[in-house]
Amino acid sequence: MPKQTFLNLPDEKRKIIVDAAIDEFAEHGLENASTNRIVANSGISKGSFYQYFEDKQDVFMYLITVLEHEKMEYFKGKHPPSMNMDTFGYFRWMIKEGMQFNSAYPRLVQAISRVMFGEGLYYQNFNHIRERSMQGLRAMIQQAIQNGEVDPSVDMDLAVMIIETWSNAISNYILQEGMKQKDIMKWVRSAKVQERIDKMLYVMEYGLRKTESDFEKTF
Amino acid sequence: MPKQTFLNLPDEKRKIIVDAAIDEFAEHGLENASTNRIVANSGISKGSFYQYFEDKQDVFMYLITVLEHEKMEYFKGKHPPSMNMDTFGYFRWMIKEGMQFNSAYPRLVQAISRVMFGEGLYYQNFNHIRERSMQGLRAMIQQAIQNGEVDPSVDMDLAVMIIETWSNAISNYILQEGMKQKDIMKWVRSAKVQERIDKMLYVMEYGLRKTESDFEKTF
Amino acid sequence: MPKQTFLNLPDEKRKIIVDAAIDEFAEHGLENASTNRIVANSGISKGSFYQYFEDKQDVFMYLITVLEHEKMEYFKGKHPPSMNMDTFGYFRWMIKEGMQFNSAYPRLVQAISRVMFGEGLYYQNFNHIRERSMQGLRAMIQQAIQNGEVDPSVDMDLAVMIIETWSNAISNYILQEGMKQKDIMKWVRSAKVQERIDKMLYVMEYGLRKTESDFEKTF
Amino acid sequence: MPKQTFLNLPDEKRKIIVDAAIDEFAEHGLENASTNRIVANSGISKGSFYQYFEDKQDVFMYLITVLEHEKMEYFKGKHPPSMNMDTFGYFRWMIKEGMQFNSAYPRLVQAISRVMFGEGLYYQNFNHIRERSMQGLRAMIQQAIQNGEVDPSVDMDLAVMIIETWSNAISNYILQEGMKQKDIMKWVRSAKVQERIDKMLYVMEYGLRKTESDFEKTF
DNA sequence: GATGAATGAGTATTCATTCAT
DNA sequence: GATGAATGAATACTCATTCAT
Repeated sequence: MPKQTFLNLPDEKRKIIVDAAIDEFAEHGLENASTNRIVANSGISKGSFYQYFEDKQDVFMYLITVLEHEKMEYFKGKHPPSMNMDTFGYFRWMIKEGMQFNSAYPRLVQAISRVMFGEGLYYQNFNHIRERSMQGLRAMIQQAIQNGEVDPSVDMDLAVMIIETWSNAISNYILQEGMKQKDIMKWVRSAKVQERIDKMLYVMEYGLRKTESDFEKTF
Repeated sequence: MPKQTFLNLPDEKRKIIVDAAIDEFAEHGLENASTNRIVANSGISKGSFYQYFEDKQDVFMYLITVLEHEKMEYFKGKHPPSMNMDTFGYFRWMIKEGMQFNSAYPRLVQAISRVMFGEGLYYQNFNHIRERSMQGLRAMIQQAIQNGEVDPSVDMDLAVMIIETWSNAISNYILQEGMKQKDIMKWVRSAKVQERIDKMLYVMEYGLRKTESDFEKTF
Repeated sequence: MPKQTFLNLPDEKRKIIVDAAIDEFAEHGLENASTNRIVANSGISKGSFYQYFEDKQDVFMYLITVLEHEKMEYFKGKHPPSMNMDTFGYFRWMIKEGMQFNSAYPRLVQAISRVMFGEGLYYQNFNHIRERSMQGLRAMIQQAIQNGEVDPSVDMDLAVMIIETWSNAISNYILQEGMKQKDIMKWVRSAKVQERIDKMLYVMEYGLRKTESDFEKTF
Repeated sequence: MPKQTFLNLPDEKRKIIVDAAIDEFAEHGLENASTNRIVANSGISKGSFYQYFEDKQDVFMYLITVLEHEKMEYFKGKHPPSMNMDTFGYFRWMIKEGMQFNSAYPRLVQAISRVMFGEGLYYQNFNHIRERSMQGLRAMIQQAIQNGEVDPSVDMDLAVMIIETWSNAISNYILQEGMKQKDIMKWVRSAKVQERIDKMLYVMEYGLRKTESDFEKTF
């Protein structure tokens, strides 16, 4: 985690550094990111960089906390449109809001997913982060089971893996297409894109949802 | 593509070099792979490396052809168990055989998927390879539509993207878990794993398959 | 142009580096100069070199500015001996002073002319420098025409080319012979050498100068 | 000098190698020429190269003999147009023929002059070659003195240097401009170019020629 | 707390030459 | 006589990190 010196910095200066770092990781990943370029692009000195952060990875770790923080802020003000929504409905709502969040911070999201999926799988350091989000999913599925929406005999690990994979796939897909657009936020909100997200989610939902006869075969 | 010099090498020496390269790409990806380490680990000289290959990417390209070659060899002797199998059944068979292939060449597969998914998204050079496999999928879906297994109004691009993503997800998942096992080939063949693969595939299949009433909503 | 880092260096250290660079370019030209040798001979580290300069060519460009600066300093205190001197007389004076300057900085001059004539013809990068000096010559010839010293119908491009070539030839000749001497500055100042320079200049002067009858044939 | 093995080669093969070498030296000079590229472009093996030549410089030396040989062949069939021509007239004729020769072998001439002037001045190895051509000039001037065309008190070394420098300058100038033309041979033969060469030569001639009053000052 | 110069090991790639076949 | 694989030092340039000021 960044040192106190960094956290004491005026907001504006901190933002410049963070933006430079986001750009660097988005373009080059973690292993290939250059601290030289980060300091050059943010206008701070080499010495300051190492007074703010332990090392390159430390910066990246900080970006993760930034993402988590922004996401929390974003969702704080949001509430599912209807009270009596089943778990899948809730998940669908969440994913779609997530896509809108992503379109608000596309570079940051891009930077982090590039590293997490490209290099993270082979590094140990990010396991705890993945673990945290998986626990959230697990709780959601438990809830769905209690609601009778998902068969209690479901293979929990598998379901988590499926949902995680699928969410990421959708997120990646939307982000990649979205980066080609002029106004990504507007594009994501468009009916066409929302419909596409729906379709992708339905595929997973149909597969996971409790169905009378076929279910035994699946889970 | 590697130069003739390399192809003329005795099998054993070539294997040592290929193995060193596989290890390097598996551990570091393409951008971060070090030719220095490759030559050090394979015991050849710097000069020889560049007498064998055009450059770093050339080695990687060669690994891809190796993978493709091995896969072709592997599938040459294999035939679907039953003649009257629907498209999904065929796809299921193929994926499962694919998993067994992967378990026979886990490092090679790991090296290549690491690069293709980690960096490939951001590099142009691999587009044609992805394109080739996507055309295969497209043809398979066309077949399924002709067989009446999939609704003709399906959104083809979307379906291809779903199948591609899902196959890769399964492959990744199995590989990752499998690398933790003592005997990965045996593990993949075990009933427990095969059942898991089935379940994952069913999720997608249910989502994509033509169902009476729900289908309109999906595609 | 060199980075600030270099300009901030203590004079002595800067001189060591500059001298090493001069030697390198004088011995090997630009294309074949080795940054490795420059850093080795100046006792700085690889990293420092690139903290001082953009690249190899940057060092050379700096040497050019050094030469220009020194030349300006040298000529600042000098004035033509007589007020009523014709253009050729002025040019003769300038060349002779130039030779004395060259004998004060023989290695630097050698380094730069070696590159400019040896490689410059084939590289584009030095065109603007040559252009600058050629414009000076052009102005001087214009002056000579206005003074009635040179026929107005003269082929200007040709005249410029002749003077440029000739000046360089003299400069080269003197430098080459001079490098064999113990005390080059003293040697250049000697009556014998000054007389030789005069003779060389007269050849050109006679050729260019307006003469009654023969002129039509020439220009 | 090339080894006997090279000289035994069939003409055609030898020509291919020579052409590849000419290109290489013309583009890169001697120090930067790459034997690797020469063998690659001529289709011979690395081993053969070193069975034909001692080393890189040996190839270049051979090119010089090729140039000398071709020049001799070219001039063998040529004779000055008039018997009673003075030395300057003879020299003028020779230079103009030389320009035509150059335009017949522009790459070869370019390759050699690039090296001789760019690097040769600083290398020892080419001294004997320069020396040979200077002796020719010296003899020509002696002749001119005997003919009473040049004052006997002339400074011989100086005159040689002037003529050598000037010839090279003209040659360089013509070659450089000529390389930009479509048909260089035709261009050189054109009246416009011939006139320009004349003018350049006259400048030197006027300077050197014995003139009544001014001469004492010059030589 | 901020600076930025210093560093040497690192990068990918090319070199001229040798020598066993 | 021809071959071409092998080599290690060479090339220009970048790296993350330290540390004295």
